[in-house]
Amino acid sequence: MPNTYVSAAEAMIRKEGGRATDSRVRILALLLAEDQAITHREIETRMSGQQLDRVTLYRVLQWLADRGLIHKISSDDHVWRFHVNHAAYAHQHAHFKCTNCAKVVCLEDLASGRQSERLLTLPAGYRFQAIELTIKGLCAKCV
Amino acid sequence: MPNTYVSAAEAMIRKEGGRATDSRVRILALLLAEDQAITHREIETRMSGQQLDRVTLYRVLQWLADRGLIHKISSDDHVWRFHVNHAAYAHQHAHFKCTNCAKVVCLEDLASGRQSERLLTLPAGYRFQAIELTIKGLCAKCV
DNA sequence: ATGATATCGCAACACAGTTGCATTGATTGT
DNA sequence: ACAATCAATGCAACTGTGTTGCGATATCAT
Ligand SMILES: [Mn+2]
Ligand SMILES: [Mn+2]
Ligand SMILES: [Zn+2]
Ligand SMILES: [Zn+2]
Repeated sequence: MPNTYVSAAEAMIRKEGGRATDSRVRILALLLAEDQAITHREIETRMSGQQLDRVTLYRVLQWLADRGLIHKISSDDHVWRFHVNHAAYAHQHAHFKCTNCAKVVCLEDLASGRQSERLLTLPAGYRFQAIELTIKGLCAKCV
Repeated sequence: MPNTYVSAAEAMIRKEGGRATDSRVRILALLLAEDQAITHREIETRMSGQQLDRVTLYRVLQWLADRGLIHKISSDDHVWRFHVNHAAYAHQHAHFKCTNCAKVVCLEDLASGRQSERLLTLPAGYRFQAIELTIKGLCAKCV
């Protein structure tokens, strides 16, 4: 874990007014270094060796998500995946999931989402709030 | 449960070459009578009183889904919902989920999906297979 | 350094979904 | 109508993700 990720993580956490604990810093640094969205289990594995309870990991992830430093991604395998909120993902965006290796990546800005909102007609009396769009397919390694 | 749903269910099951057991017929009849997508738990509750093991319910639902008589819908609460495959839902279609009461309904044909496929650009080397689109908002009762 | 309290670690729990296996029952052939 | 077949069921045990309560620990302001 390069030092720049660690100090960036610590800065982000302090900016939110939270305590910069070892767990928080290390978890966020790991996520900053990751280009794809990963599961609680995957983070736990990458952290093995270091002292870190699984409940703490759940709580840290929720804390980071509540403050908008990361976002949670739902999936059809019913496991949450987590990814840092880069500037490009500040707004609603679509996700891609590989049907072979389960890799999940964020797709930049959801221009199509806005269009879908107009094209899809909701039943009468329904109110639109948000759109969730996942593309399924094969990633470059699995094609 | 009106008799027409029961006989329709039995006919659908026999057409697939499966045994028309009480469980299958009653579960499919219940789904035919339902306009929204419901969970395993909700089906179990509506069936209480009648003899039906929860594992059997899981297996019947999977059997019906494998044969295309119903479809499974994934959701951010990580619980599957099930809905009969009416003609209008034969193709890919979007879903609506109420953020207040968790009601899930199918939205007819995904014209916008085809458009989204074109508008969203996948990373180089990725192959498109399918699109999953969920609109979140408030249903008519929760507005 | 010290105290207040946010955070952590542990144990127990909740709940959706799965698997193995013995028993039951729907269908088929006589 | 009856028996044979084997698909489907019921039950018990299990898996995996995620949650809750609470006493112990560590961070940070003073
Ligand atoms: Mn994302
Ligand atoms: Mn549907
Ligand atoms: Zn892949
Ligand atoms: Zn509602």
